[in-house]
Amino acid sequence: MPEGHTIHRYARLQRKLLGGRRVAASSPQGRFAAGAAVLDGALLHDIDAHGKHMFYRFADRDVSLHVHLGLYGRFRAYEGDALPPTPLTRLVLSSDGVELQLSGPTICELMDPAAEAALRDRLGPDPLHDDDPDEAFVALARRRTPIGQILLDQRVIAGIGNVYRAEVLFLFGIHPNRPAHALDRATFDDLWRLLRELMIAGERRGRIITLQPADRTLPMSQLIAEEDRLYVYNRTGLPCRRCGTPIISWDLAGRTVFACPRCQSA
DNA sequence: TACATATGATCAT
DNA sequence: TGATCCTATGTAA
Repeated sequence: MPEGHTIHRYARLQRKLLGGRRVAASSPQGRFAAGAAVLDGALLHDIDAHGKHMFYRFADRDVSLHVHLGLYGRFRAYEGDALPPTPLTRLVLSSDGVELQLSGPTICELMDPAAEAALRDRLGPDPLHDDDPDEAFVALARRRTPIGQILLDQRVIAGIGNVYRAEVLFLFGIHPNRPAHALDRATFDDLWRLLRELMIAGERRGRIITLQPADRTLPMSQLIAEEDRLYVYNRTGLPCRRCGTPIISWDLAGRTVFACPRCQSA
Protein backbone atom coordinates (compact mmCIF):
# COMPACT_ATOMS: atom_id res chain seq x y z
CA MET A 1 0.00 0.00 0.00
CA PRO A 2 2.25 2.78 1.12
CA GLU A 3 4.64 4.51 -1.25
CA GLY A 4 5.38 8.20 -0.88
CA HIS A 5 2.15 9.33 -2.49
CA THR A 6 0.12 7.42 0.10
CA ILE A 7 2.08 8.92 2.96
CA HIS A 8 1.67 12.46 1.68
CA ARG A 9 -2.01 11.84 1.17
CA TYR A 10 -2.40 10.56 4.70
CA ALA A 11 -0.58 13.62 5.98
CA ARG A 12 -2.86 15.95 4.04
CA LEU A 13 -6.09 14.26 5.09
CA GLN A 14 -5.04 13.89 8.69
CA ARG A 15 -3.91 17.51 8.87
CA LYS A 16 -7.37 18.50 7.80
CA LEU A 17 -8.98 16.14 10.27
CA LEU A 18 -6.86 16.71 13.36
CA GLY A 19 -4.66 19.73 12.72
CA GLY A 20 -5.01 22.40 15.40
CA ARG A 21 -6.95 20.09 17.68
CA ARG A 22 -6.27 18.68 21.08
CA VAL A 23 -6.05 14.89 20.93
CA ALA A 24 -6.50 11.96 23.23
CA ALA A 25 -3.90 9.25 22.64
CA SER A 26 -3.92 5.59 23.57
CA SER A 27 -2.34 2.32 22.51
CA PRO A 28 -4.83 -0.57 22.54
CA GLN A 29 -2.01 -2.95 21.63
CA GLY A 30 0.02 -1.61 24.52
CA ARG A 31 3.25 -1.47 22.62
CA PHE A 32 3.20 2.31 22.38
CA ALA A 33 1.56 2.86 25.76
CA ALA A 34 4.37 5.02 27.16
CA GLY A 35 4.48 7.21 24.06
CA ALA A 36 0.71 7.55 23.95
CA ALA A 37 0.74 8.68 27.57
CA VAL A 38 3.14 11.47 26.65
CA LEU A 39 0.97 12.58 23.74
CA ASP A 40 -2.36 12.30 25.51
CA GLY A 41 -3.99 15.71 25.70
CA ALA A 42 -1.47 17.38 23.39
CA LEU A 43 -2.31 20.03 20.82
CA LEU A 44 -1.52 18.70 17.35
CA HIS A 45 0.09 21.51 15.45
CA ASP A 46 1.01 20.00 12.10
CA ILE A 47 1.79 16.83 10.22
CA ASP A 48 4.67 16.66 7.81
CA ALA A 49 5.66 13.97 5.35
CA HIS A 50 9.09 13.35 3.88
CA GLY A 51 9.37 10.37 1.58
CA LYS A 52 7.67 7.56 3.46
CA HIS A 53 8.14 9.12 6.89
CA MET A 54 5.55 11.12 8.82
CA PHE A 55 6.22 13.60 11.59
CA TYR A 56 3.50 14.86 13.90
CA ARG A 57 4.39 18.06 15.73
CA PHE A 58 2.65 19.23 18.86
CA ALA A 59 2.45 22.78 20.12
CA ASP A 60 2.87 21.78 23.75
CA ARG A 61 5.29 18.86 23.55
CA ASP A 62 9.02 18.94 22.87
CA VAL A 63 8.97 15.71 20.88
CA SER A 64 7.49 14.72 17.53
CA LEU A 65 5.63 11.54 16.76
CA HIS A 66 7.49 9.69 14.01
CA VAL A 67 5.58 7.09 11.99
CA HIS A 68 6.76 4.83 9.20
CA LEU A 69 4.21 2.38 7.87
CA GLY A 70 6.63 -0.10 6.39
CA LEU A 71 5.00 -2.77 4.28
CA TYR A 72 1.98 -3.47 6.44
CA GLY A 73 1.13 -0.34 8.32
CA ARG A 74 -2.17 1.39 7.71
CA PHE A 75 -4.34 4.14 9.05
CA ARG A 76 -8.04 4.11 9.52
CA ALA A 77 -9.74 7.44 9.98
CA TYR A 78 -13.29 8.02 11.09
CA GLU A 79 -15.52 11.01 11.34
CA GLY A 80 -18.54 10.38 13.48
CA ASP A 81 -19.01 6.78 14.53
CA ALA A 82 -15.73 4.91 14.63
CA LEU A 83 -15.38 1.17 14.48
CA PRO A 84 -13.64 0.01 17.64
CA PRO A 85 -9.88 -0.39 17.19
CA THR A 86 -8.65 -3.95 16.76
CA PRO A 87 -6.55 -5.31 19.63
CA LEU A 88 -3.47 -4.88 17.47
CA THR A 89 -3.99 -1.16 16.98
CA ARG A 90 -0.75 0.52 17.95
CA LEU A 91 -2.05 4.02 18.38
CA VAL A 92 -5.35 5.84 18.52
CA LEU A 93 -5.51 9.63 18.25
CA SER A 94 -8.93 11.08 18.77
CA SER A 95 -10.61 14.41 19.12
CA ASP A 96 -14.34 14.96 19.41
CA GLY A 97 -16.00 13.25 16.47
CA VAL A 98 -12.71 12.23 14.86
CA GLU A 99 -10.67 9.10 15.39
CA LEU A 100 -7.43 7.99 13.79
CA GLN A 101 -6.20 4.42 14.24
CA LEU A 102 -2.76 3.16 13.33
CA SER A 103 -1.89 -0.51 12.99
CA GLY A 104 1.13 -2.45 11.83
CA PRO A 105 3.69 0.34 11.45
CA THR A 106 7.36 -0.46 11.24
CA ILE A 107 8.02 2.65 13.30
CA CYS A 108 5.85 4.52 15.78
CA GLU A 109 8.04 6.45 18.17
CA LEU A 110 8.66 9.78 19.82
CA MET A 111 11.56 11.75 18.47
CA ASP A 112 13.34 14.85 19.71
CA PRO A 113 14.04 17.63 17.22
CA ALA A 114 17.72 16.78 16.82
CA ALA A 115 16.99 13.15 15.96
CA GLU A 116 14.31 14.23 13.54
CA ALA A 117 16.67 16.62 11.79
CA ALA A 118 19.30 13.90 11.54
CA LEU A 119 16.82 11.48 10.04
CA ARG A 120 15.56 13.96 7.49
CA ASP A 121 19.11 14.76 6.60
CA ARG A 122 19.71 11.16 5.62
CA LEU A 123 16.79 11.16 3.20
CA GLY A 124 17.20 12.14 -0.43
CA PRO A 125 15.07 14.72 -2.21
CA ASP A 126 11.35 13.98 -2.33
CA PRO A 127 9.56 14.50 -5.66
CA LEU A 128 6.39 15.41 -3.78
CA HIS A 129 8.19 18.29 -2.08
CA ASP A 130 9.45 19.68 -5.35
CA ASP A 131 12.92 19.28 -3.83
CA ASP A 132 15.96 20.01 -5.94
CA PRO A 133 16.90 16.71 -7.59
CA ASP A 134 20.52 17.70 -8.12
CA GLU A 135 21.75 15.76 -5.11
CA ALA A 136 19.95 12.66 -6.37
CA PHE A 137 21.59 12.87 -9.77
CA VAL A 138 25.04 13.23 -8.24
CA ALA A 139 24.50 10.15 -6.07
CA LEU A 140 23.20 8.21 -9.00
CA ALA A 141 25.89 9.22 -11.47
CA ARG A 142 28.59 7.93 -9.12
CA ARG A 143 27.42 4.37 -9.00
CA ARG A 144 27.59 1.23 -11.08
CA THR A 145 24.74 -0.33 -9.12
CA PRO A 146 21.66 -1.20 -11.19
CA ILE A 147 19.40 1.80 -11.61
CA GLY A 148 16.47 -0.30 -10.41
CA GLN A 149 18.19 -0.84 -7.09
CA ILE A 150 19.24 2.79 -6.68
CA LEU A 151 15.70 4.07 -7.22
CA LEU A 152 14.53 2.26 -4.09
CA ASP A 153 17.35 3.73 -1.99
CA GLN A 154 15.62 6.37 0.13
CA ARG A 155 18.92 8.17 0.68
CA VAL A 156 19.00 8.91 -3.04
CA ILE A 157 15.33 9.69 -3.70
CA ALA A 158 12.78 9.64 -0.91
CA GLY A 159 9.32 8.24 -1.51
CA ILE A 160 9.67 5.88 -4.47
CA GLY A 161 8.47 2.34 -3.89
CA ASN A 162 8.39 -0.82 -5.94
CA VAL A 163 5.44 0.21 -8.11
CA TYR A 164 6.74 3.62 -9.15
CA ARG A 165 10.19 2.14 -9.71
CA ALA A 166 8.90 -0.48 -12.12
CA GLU A 167 6.54 1.86 -13.93
CA VAL A 168 8.85 4.80 -14.42
CA LEU A 169 11.64 2.60 -15.76
CA PHE A 170 9.20 1.07 -18.21
CA LEU A 171 8.03 4.48 -19.39
CA PHE A 172 11.63 5.44 -20.12
CA GLY A 173 12.53 2.15 -21.77
CA ILE A 174 15.25 1.59 -19.20
CA HIS A 175 16.07 -1.92 -18.06
CA PRO A 176 16.28 -2.07 -14.25
CA ASN A 177 19.70 -3.72 -14.49
CA ARG A 178 21.25 -0.83 -16.39
CA PRO A 179 24.09 0.72 -14.37
CA ALA A 180 22.91 3.89 -12.65
CA HIS A 181 25.75 6.02 -13.96
CA ALA A 182 24.69 5.32 -17.56
CA LEU A 183 21.80 7.75 -17.10
CA ASP A 184 22.59 11.17 -18.53
CA ARG A 185 21.47 14.37 -16.90
CA ALA A 186 18.80 15.24 -19.45
CA THR A 187 17.17 11.83 -19.15
CA PHE A 188 17.37 11.99 -15.38
CA ASP A 189 15.65 15.38 -15.38
CA ASP A 190 12.88 14.01 -17.57
CA LEU A 191 12.56 11.00 -15.32
CA TRP A 192 12.32 13.18 -12.21
CA ARG A 193 9.68 15.36 -13.85
CA LEU A 194 7.54 12.41 -14.86
CA LEU A 195 7.99 10.75 -11.50
CA ARG A 196 6.81 13.92 -9.83
CA GLU A 197 3.75 14.11 -12.08
CA LEU A 198 2.85 10.49 -11.46
CA MET A 199 3.27 10.82 -7.72
CA ILE A 200 1.23 14.00 -7.54
CA ALA A 201 -1.53 12.26 -9.46
CA GLY A 202 -1.24 9.27 -7.14
CA GLU A 203 -1.45 11.50 -4.08
CA ARG A 204 -4.61 13.14 -5.37
CA ARG A 205 -6.33 9.97 -6.46
CA GLY A 206 -5.14 7.76 -3.64
CA ARG A 207 -4.06 5.25 -6.23
CA ILE A 208 -1.20 4.75 -8.64
CA ILE A 209 -2.15 5.05 -12.28
CA THR A 210 0.69 5.25 -14.76
CA LEU A 211 -1.12 4.23 -17.95
CA GLN A 212 -0.64 6.97 -20.54
CA PRO A 213 -3.54 8.20 -22.70
CA ALA A 214 -1.94 6.82 -25.86
CA ASP A 215 -2.01 3.33 -24.40
CA ARG A 216 -5.63 3.37 -23.31
CA THR A 217 -7.70 0.75 -25.08
CA LEU A 218 -10.90 2.72 -24.63
CA PRO A 219 -9.90 6.35 -25.17
CA MET A 220 -13.41 7.67 -24.61
CA SER A 221 -13.82 6.08 -21.25
CA GLN A 222 -13.04 8.09 -18.15
CA LEU A 223 -12.77 4.96 -16.10
CA ILE A 224 -9.67 2.84 -15.95
CA ALA A 225 -10.28 -0.71 -14.86
CA GLU A 226 -8.41 -1.73 -11.75
CA GLU A 227 -6.31 -4.21 -13.70
CA ASP A 228 -5.44 -1.66 -16.39
CA ARG A 229 -3.69 0.96 -14.27
CA LEU A 230 -0.11 -0.20 -14.68
CA TYR A 231 2.32 -1.38 -17.35
CA VAL A 232 4.55 -3.89 -15.64
CA TYR A 233 4.14 -4.02 -11.87
CA ASN A 234 2.72 -7.37 -10.81
CA ARG A 235 2.08 -8.34 -14.44
CA THR A 236 4.54 -11.23 -14.72
CA GLY A 237 3.73 -13.37 -17.76
CA LEU A 238 1.05 -11.00 -19.04
CA PRO A 239 1.56 -9.34 -22.43
CA CYS A 240 3.27 -5.95 -22.51
CA ARG A 241 0.68 -3.27 -23.25
CA ARG A 242 2.90 -1.86 -26.00
CA CYS A 243 4.57 -4.82 -27.70
CA GLY A 244 2.82 -7.92 -26.40
CA THR A 245 6.00 -9.57 -25.09
CA PRO A 246 5.39 -11.31 -21.77
CA ILE A 247 6.42 -9.22 -18.76
CA ILE A 248 9.22 -10.72 -16.72
CA SER A 249 10.14 -10.37 -13.07
CA TRP A 250 13.11 -11.32 -10.93
CA ASP A 251 14.70 -10.61 -7.61
CA LEU A 252 16.86 -7.51 -7.44
CA ALA A 253 18.55 -6.97 -4.08
CA GLY A 254 15.70 -8.65 -2.27
CA ARG A 255 12.79 -6.99 -4.04
CA THR A 256 10.84 -8.23 -7.03
CA VAL A 257 11.36 -6.07 -10.06
CA PHE A 258 9.24 -6.13 -13.22
CA ALA A 259 10.07 -5.22 -16.80
CA CYS A 260 9.27 -5.74 -20.45
CA PRO A 261 12.37 -7.45 -21.89
CA ARG A 262 11.73 -5.89 -25.27
CA CYS A 263 10.69 -2.32 -24.45
CA GLN A 264 13.37 -1.86 -21.79
CA SER A 265 16.95 -2.07 -22.97
CA ALA A 266 20.00 -2.70 -20.85
C1' DT B 1 -7.38 -23.48 7.25
C1' DA B 2 -2.89 -22.85 5.64
C1' DC B 3 0.22 -20.70 2.96
C1' DA B 4 2.42 -17.38 0.06
C1' DT B 5 3.07 -12.93 -0.79
C1' DA B 6 3.26 -7.93 -0.18
C1' DT B 7 3.49 -0.79 -2.67
C1' DG B 8 9.48 -1.42 3.46
C1' DA B 9 13.56 -1.18 6.03
C1' DT B 10 17.15 -2.63 9.35
C1' DC B 11 20.57 -5.39 11.23
C1' DA B 12 23.97 -9.16 11.42
C1' DT B 13 27.14 -11.72 8.79
C1' DT C 1 22.90 -12.01 1.29
C1' DG C 2 19.84 -13.61 4.69
C1' DA C 3 17.05 -13.17 8.91
C1' DT C 4 13.83 -10.53 11.03
C1' DC C 5 9.95 -7.38 12.25
C1' DC C 6 5.03 -6.22 11.54
C1' DT C 7 -0.39 -7.16 9.49
C1' DA C 8 -3.60 -8.08 5.81
C1' DT C 9 -5.07 -10.32 1.74
C1' DG C 10 -5.65 -13.47 -1.96
C1' DT C 11 -5.31 -18.11 -3.40
C1' DA C 12 -4.59 -23.02 -2.64
C1' DA C 13 -5.85 -26.98 -0.24
